[in-house]
Parts: sequence; structure tokens; C-alpha cells
Amino acid sequence: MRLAVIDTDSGFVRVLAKRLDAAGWECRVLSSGVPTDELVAMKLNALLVDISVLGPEGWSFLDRVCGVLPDLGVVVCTTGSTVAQRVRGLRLGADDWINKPTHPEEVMARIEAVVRRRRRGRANTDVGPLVAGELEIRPDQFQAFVSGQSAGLTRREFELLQVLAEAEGKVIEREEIYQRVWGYAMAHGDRSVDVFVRKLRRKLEKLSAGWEYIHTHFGVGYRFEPEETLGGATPAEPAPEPARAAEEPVDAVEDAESAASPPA
Amino acid sequence: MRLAVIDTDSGFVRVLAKRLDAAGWECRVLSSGVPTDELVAMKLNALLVDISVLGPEGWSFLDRVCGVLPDLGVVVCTTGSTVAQRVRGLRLGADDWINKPTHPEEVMARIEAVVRRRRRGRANTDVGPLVAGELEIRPDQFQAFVSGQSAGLTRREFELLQVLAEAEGKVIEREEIYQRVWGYAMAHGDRSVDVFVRKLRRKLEKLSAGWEYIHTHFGVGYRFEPEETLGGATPAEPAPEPARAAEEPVDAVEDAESAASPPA
DNA sequence: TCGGTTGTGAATTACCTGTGAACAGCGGCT
DNA sequence: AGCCGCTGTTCACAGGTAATTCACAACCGA
Repeated sequence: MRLAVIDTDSGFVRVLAKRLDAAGWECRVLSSGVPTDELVAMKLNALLVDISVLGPEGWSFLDRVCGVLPDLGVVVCTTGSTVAQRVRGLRLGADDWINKPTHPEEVMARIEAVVRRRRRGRANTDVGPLVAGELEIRPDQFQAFVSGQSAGLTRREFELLQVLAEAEGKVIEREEIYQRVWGYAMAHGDRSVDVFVRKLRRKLEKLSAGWEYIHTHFGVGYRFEPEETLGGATPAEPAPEPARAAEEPVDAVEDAESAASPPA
Repeated sequence: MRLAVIDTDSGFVRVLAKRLDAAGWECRVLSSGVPTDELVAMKLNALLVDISVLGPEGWSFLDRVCGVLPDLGVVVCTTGSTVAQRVRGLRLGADDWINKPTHPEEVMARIEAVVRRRRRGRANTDVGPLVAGELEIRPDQFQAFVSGQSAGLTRREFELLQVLAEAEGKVIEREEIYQRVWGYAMAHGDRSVDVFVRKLRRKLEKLSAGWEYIHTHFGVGYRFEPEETLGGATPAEPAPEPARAAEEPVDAVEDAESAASPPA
């Protein structure tokens, strides 16, 4: 559990930090607002913030954070708030609002509840291998294989593949893909998804020529669905040079990526 | 939004129910605990419960409900609770805990926050295909089909169709169509909607000749409603299983040569 | 009949995606 | 520490697709 705390109430923070530490949570304390991209980099599960520390910027900060990091649990903890303020904060995207003074244990319980809520939805992380076409996607290896050969996917490439494959047959918009793989909202004009789709396609084709897995939907996004392209796509056909041994982890595409194994 | 309230505080419930009603929420009030399978049958989004109403059974009730309905938002709202009780409730699976007295608006905001958080985790699995006439509108594909054949709609065309079809039978003004599809206000004299309606009509007619889906209301806007035209329609494609009209009485004229399927 | 509204097709513009490559950050290795 | 290779990000360009605009014809209602 990774948590950031934005607060200047040193007594409260000290007591809380002690408990968090005892519970095994990773906790970072900040004394002022930080740029959203810095929060992104922290890969947090939750954020605890005393909105009064941020002054009048507080509301826009809250709004910004909730917009950029929709999966982040946001709990406000401040003194002497009014009903109207609490309602405003919650409607802006905060997940809970606690009034100080409060007990650290309750703060933790509330943060747990928020994070639990968020996780329960994607709890279906069944780590069963998934086969599609010639592909075998193994979450336990963070890797995809074709007849035992590794595709040499990087982490991002694999996660992209996984997100697409888990929704086999369904079209997913770029924004959603980005959100699920990168963990935060996609900036306007970001082409990362396209670039990774290209890399993925290239690596998959190298291993599984004659199959198409990722289909483009113009103006929308991508769809994963194994399709045999060539009529009689017998593995005998596309063989200008790919006669390879069957146990080498395959040094991926020729462009640059010879990863783990020193072949010669 | 479907909500159940378990509480005996008639004053609180009455005021709250009024607000919920005004906000368009469906609300069911109960004065005691109910079997979990009854709660399941209600297909709720959230449950608001005064745990003191249930007496000593409260905790086990909470535990049971959270176990059986992990997707249900559970908010406890009661008087004079201790930190220990709140922590216990939250750890048992409650999503929020409010102390009475409280403002109905805050209750609503907190329930919204809970449900919002829950929804975000879950994928958009709530997208059911919509059938109208011979048409099948599939949001997961951003596409419409007739007997399995894609209509080849672009994104804008599809969204226009979706907006119209979701309000089946109702006339929608151009300004509103534009607002919902394009996302911002229509400029005066903009003919985009008309142009897209034409494109849409053409593509739909190509696949589903003999049906009219989009009707013009002069000086107002458009209305979606599948209607079988009586003109001799020669379906240029295999029409094995025409979908039945949703609710159109239309005891259709038998067409000897076009595909006829008397649905009895 | 007339003025305004809608249907239609084509031309123009804007936007989207594929693609290759350059750049920067990070970690491992010597 | 310094070097090197991998990885992720960003950029620019090309080719193609879709959206918008425009002019005119057909249409509706008063």
C-alpha cells in the first residue's frame, strides 16, 4: 500500500506515520501541493490531504488530481469543514472526507475502505494463462509465447497486450487503454498507445506470422482478436530466414532488442 | 441509481427520500434487516443502513451483505458511534460511515462517491446490445449490424445513431443532437447533423432495405423508430432471420418474394 | 406562391494512424 | 565512476480516412 500525505499538522502526521509504518504501508509526507505528474510518478494507491494546507488552490488541486488519476483513492482530512464544503469535495471526486480531530485508526480504516472499493472491481486478476490463436499469454511470466518461444515483450508491451486480450473481441478506446496500462489519464495528443501497438504487432508477427491479433478501429481505438490472414497459412510459407531452434528465447526483432540471452 | 434505506428514523427518512426523489434516484425504504437474497433481487447500487436498527445482529448483517454483494455500495449512518465501532464497520466491508445528525445532501454526496468509485473499477460491462427492427447496435464494437453484417459506420455516425436510438420514439432537436454527439453547442447554421443523418440513412438502407429508421420532423429535428416500408424491398443479401420489431403492432403484409418470417 | 427548411453530392479541409528515428532515463557491467 | 544497452517517450512526416463546408435542388408549411 503506497500512500502520500499532504498535511502540516506535525503531531497528527507523526502519530499517523507511526501507525502506517507499523502496518507496513509505504508513506510519503508532503507539506504542500505538488504537480500532478509528480504524484503520478509516485505510483500511489491513495492520497490523504488536508485541503486547508493548500489554501484557495485546494479545490482546483482536488479537481486536477481526481481528473488525472481516476484510480487514485483520495481522502480529505481537515478541521472545521462545513456540509457544503464536504459535498463540494466529494462531488469533485474525493472518495471520503474526515473531520479532524480524528483517530489514526479510523483514518486507516477509511483509506482501506476506499482502496478496497477500487480494487474489488478489478479483482478478477485471475492469473490463468490465456491462449488466443497461436499466442499464449502468461501473466505469471509477464510474457507471451508462441509454441514455447518467448516474444521478448517489455513490461509495457506485455501489459498493453494483456489489457487488449482480456477484452477479446471488444473495441477499446485509446483513452481507456492508456488509463489501464499507464495508470493515469492520457494527455491530449499522446501517441504512446499507437507506438506500442506498432511494437507489439511487429514482435507478434515475427513469431506468429500469418496471424493478426490487433485490429485498428479508425477514430476509436483497437480490438484484440486472433485472425488467420493468409488462406493456407502453413508455417512452411513465410520462411525467408526464420528457421530457428525451438528453445531459444528468441532475440526479438532485429531493430535493437536482444534481451536476456546471450545467443553466441 | 437504485438505493435501499434501512432506518426507522421517520423524520430523517422522509426528508432524505424527498431529496432522493428529486434527484431521480429509485429508493426503497425498509424498517428492518432483510434476507440477503431479497437484497440481491432488488438489484441495488447502494445500501444506506442505520446499524443500530438491527441491534446486535447488525455486525453479522453487515458482514453477510458485504460478502454476498461485493459490488454493492454500503454506507452506515447512525448516531453516537465510537471510533472502534466505525473501524469495525469499515473493516467488515462498509464503504462509508456517517454520524447522525447529518445533512441529506452530504449523505447523497457520499453515496455518489461510493458508487462512482465502484463503477470506475469495473469495466463498462453495462453495455448491452440494442436491437431495433433489423438493426443491432453494439456499443462494444462502436458499430451497427444487420444479420451479422457491419454497417461500416464511422465513429460520428455511430454515435449519432446511438443518441437517436437511445431515445427511440422521441423527437430530438438538432441542437440537442449536436450537443450530445459533438459535445459542444451547435453554431448557428451548421448543417452537420443533416449531413450525418443522410450518411447514416444511406448506410442503413444499404443493409436493411425495406426499413426506415430515422424520421424527419420538419422544423424540429429527428426521431428514431424502426418502420417497415411497404414498398417492394429486394434485400440484396441473405436475410435468414429478420429480428422482430420491438413493439410495433404492424401485422406485416406478407411478401411472397422477400424473406417472410411470420412470428406467429 | 413564397420563404424558410431539408436532402444531396462533391470539393475542401482537418484529423487520424502507421512508421521510422532521435532523444532521455535507468540500470547493469567493467 | 564511466560506459553501454535497453526501454519508454517524443517528434516529424507520409498516406489515408473522415468531417466539414458549400452550392443547389427538392420539399414543406403558411
